[in-house]
Parts: sequence; C-alpha cells; structure tokens
Amino acid sequence: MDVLNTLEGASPKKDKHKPEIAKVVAAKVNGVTWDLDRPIYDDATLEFLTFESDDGKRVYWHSTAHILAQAVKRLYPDAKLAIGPAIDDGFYYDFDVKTPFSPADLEKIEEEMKRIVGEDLHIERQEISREEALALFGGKGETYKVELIQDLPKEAVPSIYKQGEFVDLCAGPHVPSTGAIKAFKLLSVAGAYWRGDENRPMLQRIYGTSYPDASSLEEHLKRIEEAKRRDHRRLGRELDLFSIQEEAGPGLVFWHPKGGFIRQKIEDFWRAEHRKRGYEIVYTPHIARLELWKISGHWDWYKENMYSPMDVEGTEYLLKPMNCPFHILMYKSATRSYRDLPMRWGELGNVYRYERSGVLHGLLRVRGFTQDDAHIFCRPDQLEDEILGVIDLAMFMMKAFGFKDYEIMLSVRDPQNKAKYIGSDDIWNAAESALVRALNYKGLPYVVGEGEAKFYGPAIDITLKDALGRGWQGPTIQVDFNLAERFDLTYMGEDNRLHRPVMIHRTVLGSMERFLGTLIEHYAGAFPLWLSPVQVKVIPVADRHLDYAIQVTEKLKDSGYRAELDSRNEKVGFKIRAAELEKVPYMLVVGDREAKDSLVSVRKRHVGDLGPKALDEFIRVLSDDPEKGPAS
RNA sequence: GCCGAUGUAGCUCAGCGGUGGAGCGGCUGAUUCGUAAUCAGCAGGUCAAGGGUUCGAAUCCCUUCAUCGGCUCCA
Repeated sequence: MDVLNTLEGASPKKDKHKPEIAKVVAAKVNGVTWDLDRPIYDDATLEFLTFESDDGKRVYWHSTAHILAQAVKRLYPDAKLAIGPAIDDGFYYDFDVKTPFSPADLEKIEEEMKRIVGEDLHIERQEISREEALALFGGKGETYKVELIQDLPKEAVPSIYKQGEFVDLCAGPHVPSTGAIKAFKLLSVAGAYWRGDENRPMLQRIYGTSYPDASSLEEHLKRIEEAKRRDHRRLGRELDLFSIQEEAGPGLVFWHPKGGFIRQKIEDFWRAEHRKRGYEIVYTPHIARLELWKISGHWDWYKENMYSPMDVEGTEYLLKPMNCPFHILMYKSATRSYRDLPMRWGELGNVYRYERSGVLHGLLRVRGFTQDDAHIFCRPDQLEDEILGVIDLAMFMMKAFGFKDYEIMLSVRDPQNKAKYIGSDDIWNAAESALVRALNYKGLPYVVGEGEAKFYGPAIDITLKDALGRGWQGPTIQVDFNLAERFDLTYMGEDNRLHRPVMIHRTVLGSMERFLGTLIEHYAGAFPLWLSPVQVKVIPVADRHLDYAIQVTEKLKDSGYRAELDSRNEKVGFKIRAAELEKVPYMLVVGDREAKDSLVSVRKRHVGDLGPKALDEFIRVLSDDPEKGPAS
C-alpha cells in the first residue's frame, strides 16, 4: 500500500478556513479521529481538530493522561497501568499501586509531568499484532493491559503509543508531542474499582484537566470555585434552609422555616397544577405488612434498598420505599369501570430507602425523601395519550423553574441480566414501544440506557441542565404492565368483561429533597421572587424612621408580599450587606427623604440602587416582576 | 459498602505532647448613621465518641460514628 500523504506535510496556513497549525491537536480522516503523523492510504475527507472542538478536547486530555501515566511510571516503576480516558472536563488515569497516592504525591507527579512536557517527546503511533501486544505488556507485568488486549474485539488491531521510554496500549489519537500540552493540573485522587466492579481490585484514580493556555486553565479552576460557591449544602446552611443532623442520623433532612417555606410554595404549585391536569391528590401510610411487599415484588426485587421489618404484635411491617402498592390497594378498593379510567392519583409521598453510607450527599442522596409521585391507571388504548400528558407536565414544570435544557434517556433492561426484572419479554416490549412512540410523536431526541430500567418496567428519565450546564436527575416516566398483573387489577369494559389496566409511575420533580437541592444550585440560592421566603427587606436609616418603616412593611404585607423589617440598630450599609447575603430580591431604604413624601428607595438584589419610587409604584414593580411566578 | 482525606465555639479556621485561640455570628452597652461590615465589653468548647500509649494527649496509636472527594448504586 502506498502512503499518499501524511498530515505532517500539510500546510493548513494556506487555507484561511483551516485553523492555525500550532493549535491543531489531531485530525479527522473520513470521520475518524486521526493522528497528525498517521499515514493516510487513500483519498479521504480531512478535517483538522483543535482544542475548540469536543473531539479535539478529548485528544488533548487523553494525551495529558498519557503524560500523567508516564510520570507515575517514572516515579513509581511498580505501578500498574489500568485505563486513562478523557472525561467531560478533563481526564483521569487509574493505577494499581501498593500505597495510595497522597496529595503531596500529586504535586511530585505534576512536577514530573512538567518535565515530560519540557522534554517535548514525540508521540508515535504503532500498530502491532495481538501476540506482540500481549508479549509487550505481559513482559512489563501490565496485567490490566493484558486483560484489555484479550478483550479486544477479534477484528481490532492493537495500537500502541510511544513517547520517550513510555509506551501505552491505546486506540488514540494523540497530539504530536508532549510539548503540545501547555497548562494542566491534577485535581484529586480517589479509589475506583477496576472496570467499575466492586468485586475487583480497587485502583487509585488521579483526576486532572489541561488547557492550551494558562488563562483557560485558570477559568476552569474558577468554574470549580463557582460550583463550590453554589453548593446546596453550603447555601442550605448559610440561608438557613435545611440541616442534616448527626444525632438523628445521616441522610435524614430537617427543613428549617425558610427551606420549609420554599418547599411548601413548590408543593402548592405542584398540587394546583396537578388538579388542573385531572390528577387527584391522595395520602397513604408509611408502613405496611411485609406480605404486601411480597405481592408487589419489592421484597424479592428491591430488598437491598429496604429497611428491616419491624414487629407489630407478631406481624412484620415494612417502611415504604415506594408508594405504588398503596395506590394499587386503593384502586382495588372498588370495582372500576372503563368509564373511570384514566385515574390519576398524585401523592407527595414520604419514602425511606436504605442507601449505603458512602453514597449519601446533602439533599441529592438521602435515606428519607418525599417523591412527587403519581400513578396513572388507564386502559391500553389510553396509554400513549397519558404518556404524552406526563411529558407535557414534566416539560411545563422544568420551564416553570427556569430549566431550559435537558437530556432524555429511554431506560431499558440490561439485556445481559434480565433476571433482575419482573415480567415477560412481551410485556416489556409493549411498555418500551409505548414510550418510544410517545417520544417519537413529540419528536424528542433520546439516548437508550441499557440496565437503567426499574425492576417493574422501562422508563423515560429526564436529566435537567442547570445554570452552569451541569446535569441533574429530573422527571421520570415509567410504564408498568407488571404490577397490575401481580395485584390482579381489573376494570369492567364496555364489553361487560374484565380487562387489565396499565399503570404509569411518574414523578415530574423527582423528589422534593433532590429537586430543592438542584434548585438551590441552579439559582445559586437567589430564588426568584415567587419562591423567596423574604421578598422585600425594609431598611430604616435611623431609629426615627422606624414608624414609617413599619407602615411600609405592613402595607406590603397587606398587598400580599412577604416583607420583613430590619429594625436592628445598625448602619444602612450593614443591613444592605446582610440582605444581599440573605439574597432577598428587593431592599427598601427609608429615611427622611422617603418618609416625607411616602417614597421608598428601591434596591434590587445583585443590581443595586434603583432610586426612589412611590410605595404604590414599587408594589406595581413587584406585580410586574417576571419572577413573580410561573404562568399557570 | 470500598479507597483516601477530614472532624477544635453556631460558622470559617489557627493550635499538632506541657492545664484551649482568632475572625465572623450571639448577647449587652454606646453610636442615630443614606446603599455590601460603627465601636467597646461579655458569654460561649468533657477539642466527634470510646479505648490505649505517656508523668502529662486537642496533639501519638486503635475502634466506632459522621462529613468530604471518588468508585459502585440511585428519586
């Protein structure tokens, strides 16, 4: 085969559409990412990749991971290499080492990496046979690499990348030399199981990121700081919204008055919106006989998430991890007619699930939480419309809380492990196709998540994107033909015969805890007007303005706004600062000037002084505020 | 649960073998002030819990609990 060309000789400078050559990290040849010095054997479409593109970033970060591995091998020759991919905003590399890395080790490794970058080692691709690859890595004692080679698909040709003394098994591509990596930082070290399997060895994973220039790296580090600033655990304490108390137990949430207020506001909105859409609100108990959970299948399929039974006069009871069996029992409390369907029963249901201690995280992963749950019982011919209705509601809710972007996943069974799920293939296929039809009807793009289904049915799971572009677990819509079967649910059809209803399990917020946690981070604690526990802070300049300040506060309260007076004996600046830190949307400064003419000096959160206004005019400002509340 | 780190006043943190410190917050007093911190005084801690080493432990060791960063798992 003749080599027609390599990209080394290319001179992209001649073409203004091509990026500056120094910034090119790799190329795409016929759509496949390609090393710049890898031969091209045929006519091809050619595209240059820079760091600006997603593929380019991946190449850049992956190359940095190799430099990390090389540095680790230099400093710790006994370390065994596992894998080192690029991730969303950087890279990691897993190592098997006798003693875990310390933060001080990271600094040493970083120093060595700088040296490798300084050496500007040429990065060379080479394709070798499977036997050669096994001999090469086997000879180095790289047992993880050997396993990877053995697991390569038959047709795959192993490729290796060399830079100086370092060689790694890798599909590539990579930047042309180590000197291309300009700015990088190792961020953290953590344990990670080999191939994500908790029964296999725990490796040491080093995370890092890199950029073509120092200022971009700096920006990235600032984004990490910004995320820390928005951390709902921190804001929850600073804004006095909620707490989790060691004395009570981990994963159990205490809603303080301000957090409770926001939660209640959301719940009120939730209930009103559900009633409007034909839902009825129900309440059910927190415990039930073990026998019920056996019928539902939870005892067999969900046991590892449930707390141990408690003895009540010789009968075993379980704390509920889900609400569905209760709604099913209610369904069975009467004979249902086809005319009754669909029935949509919503409940803000408190459920308790056992979560392993290491996974608990603020409000986002707790042991007791309130699902904004609902179950729709419908006829098979109504199923698609009902799914569409839930999708609409979910979209409406996300919009109401300012989430503009989302990702949709169709969660299906793990094809390798169907024993984890109840029900026949037929039933699962029917449920899946109902969800797919609804998504297609709406023209919504989605990815398929194998193994992401619930034990009783497939689902549409929606991930919300917050103000920083981070993804959060949001609504879920699950189609279930199984529980109706297990509980022998029926309705009387038009034909005077008994039929089996279909169930939809769904949440549109997820859980109050997780949703509030998400919302706190999304808004950075600065809730829109309608959710703010305190909407207006009235700030008198001196004691003699107290009377007028009280009048203003009362007038606002009478107009239906949540106003609070800061009557403390402090200077205006102090109270402004306090109100800003409390993230109150509006502050009203009242002094001699205002008291004289029934004015208020308006200051808007994050914006500053808006100047004096008549009190009535300010009330109009409030009622016109776009954050006054979702249209409903 | 696993790997690593951490746990000192309500919060943020210093102290790291010789009988507990700061700032903020809180309380009290003074000040009456115009858009992100007025001044002063006072109170507040079995240094996460339990055990050990030591003449002596917040400090060293062990166990437990909790938290944090991840892994696995999830609303």
